[in-house]
Amino acid sequence: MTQSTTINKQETASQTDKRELILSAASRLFAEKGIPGTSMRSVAQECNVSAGLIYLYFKDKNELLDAVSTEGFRRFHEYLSAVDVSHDPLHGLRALGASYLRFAQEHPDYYDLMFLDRKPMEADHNQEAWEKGLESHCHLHAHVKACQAAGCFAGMDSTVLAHTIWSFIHGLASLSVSCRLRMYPEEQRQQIQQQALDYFNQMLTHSPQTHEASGN
Amino acid sequence: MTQSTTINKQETASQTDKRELILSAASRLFAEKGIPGTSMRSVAQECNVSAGLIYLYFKDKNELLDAVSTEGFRRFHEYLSAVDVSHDPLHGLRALGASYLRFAQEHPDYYDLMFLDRKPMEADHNQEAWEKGLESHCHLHAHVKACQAAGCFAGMDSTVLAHTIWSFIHGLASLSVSCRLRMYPEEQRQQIQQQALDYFNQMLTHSPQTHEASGN
DNA sequence: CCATAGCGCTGAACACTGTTTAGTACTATT
DNA sequence: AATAGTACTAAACAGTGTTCAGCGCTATGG
Repeated sequence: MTQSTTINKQETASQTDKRELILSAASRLFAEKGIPGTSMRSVAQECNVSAGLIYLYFKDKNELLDAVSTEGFRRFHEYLSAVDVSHDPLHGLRALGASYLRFAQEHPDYYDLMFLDRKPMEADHNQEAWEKGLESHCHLHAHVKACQAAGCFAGMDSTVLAHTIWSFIHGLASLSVSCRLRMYPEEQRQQIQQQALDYFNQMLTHSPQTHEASGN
Repeated sequence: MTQSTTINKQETASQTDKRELILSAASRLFAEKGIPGTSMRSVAQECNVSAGLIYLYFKDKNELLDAVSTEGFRRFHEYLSAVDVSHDPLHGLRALGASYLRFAQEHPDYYDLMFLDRKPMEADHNQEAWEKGLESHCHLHAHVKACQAAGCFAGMDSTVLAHTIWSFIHGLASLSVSCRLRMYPEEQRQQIQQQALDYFNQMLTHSPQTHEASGN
């Protein structure tokens, strides 16, 4: 009460971005404790705020998760757009795949939220996160078309081709993220994945349609 | 109190398989309401039993989920072993992939539990479910070796090859199960998946190593 | 200068969740 | 008939997501 006016100058400064304060705390906690291990109360406590406040900035937990997911897609996009793709289209495609896989392994919780978790996508909300995901998907699709423009994969449907590639890389990534590689000795897992990726790239590269226009 | 002894004759008949009664109710509810939408109390209510009773047959919810998952693997194994694989190895391999995908789409909740959900696999429990999964994996691995014995994929590491195939099929299946195909119009999704599967099979079949022993 | 309205925020509550445990009703054994 | 053991339940505990009456405070306006 005595010095309320002086303190408020600082508080009002962080008032506008309190949403981001909650969001960053949530991101941190989700990465640390996982999705089910992070409660609304723990997020609130992390930024010295009451639990009810979160609901002034996010409709419910799903919307908070969606916002975290959107942040994940932002970082994901950084990984993909950092790949130099201009030089050699086929090499660029391989590099995109490697970068995709690297993101999944370095941010398994984001990946879970973005591509694995079944909850957030159920309803029609999550528009923002989904658009970010669509953006990433277009990134791949566009590059597949670029490969075709350079003479590769002639006669192929670019949508089908992009989906084939995405499915494989996502399969590789998600089996790793969801810990489904227990049948391989731990020290071999990374190598097996790398070899599988190499083999897929090889199949893709040496496919009959890749370098010559034969059509189907 | 009046007719307790007469009724008990019926009750004792279902006493021994009360575990299975709970398990089947849980399977039914998980398939209907999904994993997070099914509570222990709702499972208990489904078979007219108190919630505490479940904990006499299952250590906790994870163990109940593991048991449901094991049931899923049992059904999964049925799908795979129904495939006629003896005639043509390569055709058998394609048929296995198609059957795998069919299971995932007909039992998305089982598939989620078995291959997507991140929780059940974390600890060292879930031995039974994992062994069932291993069994299925061996099924694929063994058939890849059978293909090699028939002259296909010469010089390839069978483990890497099996993982490549599994990753692709799992990617295809999981993107579908986890509803990540929103960017495609609903009426095209099935077709795009089928075409991607066809293209992958084609790549696999027409790969340089498939029919001749060239090594690497 | 006091009253009013609005904003940001909290504390407590509600209805749920998984889980534990004291205790009940009943059966079988001695 | 007393005892031990089994099958089970009701109630409680701690935690969850979520809601809401009401708090202190600021700013506006009479």
